[in-house]
Amino acid sequence: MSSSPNPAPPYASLDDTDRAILAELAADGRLPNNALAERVGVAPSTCLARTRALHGCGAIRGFHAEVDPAAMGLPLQALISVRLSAHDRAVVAAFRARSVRLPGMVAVFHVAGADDYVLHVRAASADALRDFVLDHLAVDPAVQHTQTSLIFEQARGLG
Amino acid sequence: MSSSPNPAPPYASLDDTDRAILAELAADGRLPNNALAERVGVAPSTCLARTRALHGCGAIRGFHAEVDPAAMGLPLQALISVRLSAHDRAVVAAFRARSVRLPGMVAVFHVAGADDYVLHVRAASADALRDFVLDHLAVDPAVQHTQTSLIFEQARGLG
DNA sequence: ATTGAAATGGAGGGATT
DNA sequence: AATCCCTCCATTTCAAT
Repeated sequence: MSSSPNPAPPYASLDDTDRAILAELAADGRLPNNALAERVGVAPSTCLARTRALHGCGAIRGFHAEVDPAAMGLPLQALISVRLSAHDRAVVAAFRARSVRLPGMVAVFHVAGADDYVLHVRAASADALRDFVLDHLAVDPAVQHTQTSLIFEQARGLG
Repeated sequence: MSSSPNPAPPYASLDDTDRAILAELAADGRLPNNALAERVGVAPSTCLARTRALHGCGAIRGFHAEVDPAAMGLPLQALISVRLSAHDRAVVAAFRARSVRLPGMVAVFHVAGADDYVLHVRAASADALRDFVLDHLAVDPAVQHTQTSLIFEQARGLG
């Protein structure tokens, strides 16, 4: 009923082996195919084929190193809640597209509730963070209100 | 002024090559050492030594596959703001330690402001999300208040 | 400390059962 | 889907600068 009529049944064909592969690779993205195959209990060639298929269908989006932000000269992190002034599809989509390209952007969450977006950003200093908000968000006519919360500490979950 | 007197000057010795390696591996965690060496402009052996050093000093925390949550049977994501009833070090540390082990936990942010924590979680369904909040947060005496915001959409940043 | 080359080991691909 | 085998390439070590 919209312009994108679900192209494919989303992951209906994934079995336990596939999910095990996803879990292992999420935990250790550099796990070699041989070791991965052993862990999930299939032959290496099968495992390779599965992993490729998971790439292809979009279940695996990519591989990334987890880097200590301080090591890149961006020791500060913040969560910025953003309330938009309008909520039509075009405004929301445009804001998302702009946001992901902003310098220091880690993740963009479109959320339900009073606020529309939560932005996870990194910055070199308190000044840089302030400038980020002023230069990229406060000036944006689509943005009605922002609230910045400094991140004291971040930890990765295990589940 | 506390019990941990900065063990090491944090990343003072990182040069442009190191930061380039971090940036490349953050963008593509499976980039082979050869290709990585070429991109940052050093010999493979040098690159390998650098990368290992970056492991060793904690600048690289690990490698992870980015998996579509829907593929793991956890199509719902939420940000849960948590306000604690007390703010002494022991309570806060204990809450963090417990949180990271909760099922479906993606990330735990300890933030400044009215709320103390923001939890990024995944769930199989709205019911499962409700149960998560009721069973793991609402019953926790350290938790005073929670607010759950469903994530409509998430995007990775590029900066 | 970095480099280049040489040796080791593992990954990738195909054919067969 | 799994096992074997073969080829190829990346990683690693080492000597030299």
